[in-house]
Amino acid sequence: MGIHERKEREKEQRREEILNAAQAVFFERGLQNSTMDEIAEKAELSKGTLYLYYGSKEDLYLAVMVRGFDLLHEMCVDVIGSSGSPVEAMWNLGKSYYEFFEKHRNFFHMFYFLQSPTLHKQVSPDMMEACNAQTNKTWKLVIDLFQRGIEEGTFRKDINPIEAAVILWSSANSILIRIDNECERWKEQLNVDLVQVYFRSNALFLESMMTKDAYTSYASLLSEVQTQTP
Amino acid sequence: MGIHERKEREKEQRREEILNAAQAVFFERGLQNSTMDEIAEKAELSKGTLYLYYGSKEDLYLAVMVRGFDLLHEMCVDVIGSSGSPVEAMWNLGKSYYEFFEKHRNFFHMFYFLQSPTLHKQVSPDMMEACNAQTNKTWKLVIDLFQRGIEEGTFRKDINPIEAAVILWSSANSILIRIDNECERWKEQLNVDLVQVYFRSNALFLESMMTKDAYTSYASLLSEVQTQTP
Amino acid sequence: MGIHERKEREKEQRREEILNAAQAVFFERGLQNSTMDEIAEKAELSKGTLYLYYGSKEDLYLAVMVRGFDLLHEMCVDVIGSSGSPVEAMWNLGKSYYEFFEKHRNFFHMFYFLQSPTLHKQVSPDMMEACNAQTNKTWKLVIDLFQRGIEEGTFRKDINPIEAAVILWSSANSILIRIDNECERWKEQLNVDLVQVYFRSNALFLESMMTKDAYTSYASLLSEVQTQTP
Amino acid sequence: MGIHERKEREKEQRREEILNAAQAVFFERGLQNSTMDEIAEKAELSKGTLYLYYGSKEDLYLAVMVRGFDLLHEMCVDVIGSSGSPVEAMWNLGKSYYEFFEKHRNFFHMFYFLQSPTLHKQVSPDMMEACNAQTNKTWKLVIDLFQRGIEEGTFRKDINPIEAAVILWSSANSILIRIDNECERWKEQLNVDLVQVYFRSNALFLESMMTKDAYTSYASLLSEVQTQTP
DNA sequence: AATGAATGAGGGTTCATTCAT
DNA sequence: AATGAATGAACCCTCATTCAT
Repeated sequence: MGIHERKEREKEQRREEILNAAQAVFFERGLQNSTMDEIAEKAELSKGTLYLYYGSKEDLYLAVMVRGFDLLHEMCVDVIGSSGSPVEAMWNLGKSYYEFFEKHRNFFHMFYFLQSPTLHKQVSPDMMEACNAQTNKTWKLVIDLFQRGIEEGTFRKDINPIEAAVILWSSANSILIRIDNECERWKEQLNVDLVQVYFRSNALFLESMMTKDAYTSYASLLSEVQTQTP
Repeated sequence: MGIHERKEREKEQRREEILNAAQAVFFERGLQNSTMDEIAEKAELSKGTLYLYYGSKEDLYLAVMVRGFDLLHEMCVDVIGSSGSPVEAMWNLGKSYYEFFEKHRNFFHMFYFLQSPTLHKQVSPDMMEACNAQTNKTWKLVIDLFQRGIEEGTFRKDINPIEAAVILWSSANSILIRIDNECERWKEQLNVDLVQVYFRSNALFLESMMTKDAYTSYASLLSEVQTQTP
Repeated sequence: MGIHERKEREKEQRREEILNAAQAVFFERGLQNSTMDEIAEKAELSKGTLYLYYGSKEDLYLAVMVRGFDLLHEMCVDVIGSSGSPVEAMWNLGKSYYEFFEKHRNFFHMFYFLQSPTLHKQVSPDMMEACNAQTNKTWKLVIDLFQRGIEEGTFRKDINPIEAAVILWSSANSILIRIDNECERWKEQLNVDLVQVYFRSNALFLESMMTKDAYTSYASLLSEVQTQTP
Repeated sequence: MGIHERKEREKEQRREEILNAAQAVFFERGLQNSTMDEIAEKAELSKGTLYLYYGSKEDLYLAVMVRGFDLLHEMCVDVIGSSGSPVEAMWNLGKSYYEFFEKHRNFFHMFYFLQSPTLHKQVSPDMMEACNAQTNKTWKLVIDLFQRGIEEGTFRKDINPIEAAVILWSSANSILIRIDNECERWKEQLNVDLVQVYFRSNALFLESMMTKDAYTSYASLLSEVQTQTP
């Protein structure tokens, strides 16, 4: 009986349509200024139907965010898959994350949400769980990469791969946020190009993680960052 | 005429009273859940009066935040003043920032506000300017410290002090945010102590910015971080 | 053809299942706070099916109420059947009605519904008719009892049995409602036990209905109420 | 300084205006079907202003109801004041209550509200208190009347004035409710005039509470009820 | 007969802000 | 300068009912 399957498929499709509409609205207005009315209108559905598929506005927001994390995860998988070594992969991850930031700035903005302690409460535990599961997957990717590098001898044996991942990712993220908000200001007032700082920071960090041997052979790679200097 | 001066003084005092009330309310409820009604009540003033002194709720929020930045700045001045060398000062800054984070968590939470792009629009340019001025002062402190270190030969000559400040501060900040939100989760799921990561991250970046000579002589200082390992 | 009969039987059974679910939900939440969703879930049926059997939520509510009236009717039949004389039966009816009130408080609450003029409109005429038919049956029981008493000479010849029934039942009902809502308040503020008032009221009324002869012989019965005085 | 007083007066006036509007809407639609929008519109005020004066729709409803109780109370005071003796006054109270029922049917309908257990929760304790205070005052009037009658020897010494008040008032009320809802039905199906029943019921209860002496002298008064028979 | 997805019209309440006094 | 009454625009979510399948 394909009837049940078709129903399922249609339902899933409906979920996607709602998500598309929500994404468009959230991108344009942000969480607070978006209304369920507008999302419903964009989805060409009634407001009530929205609540048939998602428990609250916040849940819907998180569902869109998960899409962003999916995208990010895919990107990470691709980058790691097409990179030769852990160090190279790590460096490329930094580059790709910047591309993600530029290309999917809206998703990047949504990620802020997870930092706002006030809003955590309004989200259903299930959705929160789904979101965490997704980010965990990506964290694991990076952590495993560090682990592999350590085993292969390109990263120092005395580093903890989880800690390294946290430090790398956090510092990268933090600088991107600054770029997002204050890029102009730093350029004008202090003549500093934050984008360059982003890459320098990544390079600096990677260098300090690497063993001496690895450092020698990958010097050329990391010197990329220098060539970006005007 | 002392009359005008007295008026001025009273006015300033009134501004402070309002700020005290606003701070108490914002600390307890966050920006969204705070109401001008509650602030007015706590200030024992009418709601209308609030608007004579501050243009909007967001402005008021920013004004409180500036207090936090003041506090942070003072702390930085103290730390730098009482530290022997740039490297030592830098390390102590990291420690003090953590203390600030623990002691003034409410102010730290407010700082999130500056990262939310949506809300930037709701703030008056004047207040934003005042806020930036305050943070600039603190940035300058750190930048100058790097500059001094470079001149003294403890920091590498090839680093840009501004960039170094951005990298160090951003990564520190980012990890503290993670501690704030996800400390338990990382502990339970991956057995990682994010507080330790915070200090390791600071140490790591400092090390990689130091000259070899400095590294040797300050090794003992940075090894503090190791002693925290259980 | 047993087929048609079986279908009929199944249909009736389904109606009962729905009624069971509705009763449980209405008892727990009252009319307003009950939702067809919850009833459908409890009945393990779809919401649409509910509407195949009952025209509206209010109709369903009335159908449950009819069950309560059934119960009440049965009780009346039993009491009258097991009582010796009209006066005794009348007195016992009062006692049993109080028991019903205590034991089936939820049904008693539902009966309020019939008093709310606003809600009358939302009920289908058919269901209203069914409900009235049920209450009429019980009314007839009481009226006939009065009639019998008059014929037997225990109740005064100059009373109208219908009027007597209305007065007795209404006053009893009204005091029970007061017990339901304000029992504590009367106890605390005026030290009056409304339950006692209920029985006194019944006794008072019956006395005034009886002929002198009957009054003499039944004095002992009605004096029950006095023994409840502390 | 009359300025403050004038403000107070205007505020009180505003409360009245809101009450007028609310009364009109509640009378027309009942509690559930009335909307704050409509009340605001009728009051020519913004919806927000309504909430400046009354905490909720239910509070507003209760405030209107208190007006009804006021009216009823006044009526009772008048009737008692202009009646010769407690028995006469009691009888006249019954007559006046019927007039109230006819003239202020809408208020009478509102009184149902107090019987609905579900809705009690939605009302602010203050307003509930005000409402109870008002009804208590009226109860006291009736209770005192019985007390006086007992002292004067027209009511039996063995009756409790409070109980008597409850019995009389409750039964009267209950029959009026029946008149409100089912007057036609009883007329058509059983040829019973419920209005007559109402007066007979009052007469009956009064008689049974009177002393023999009083009964003799007031026979003519109570025989009024007979003259109403067609 | 049964489903259950879709509807869509609300509806009470909140609050930042204004402005006459 | 200070008040505080008034505003009014928003907004999320509910739920009885319908109807195509």
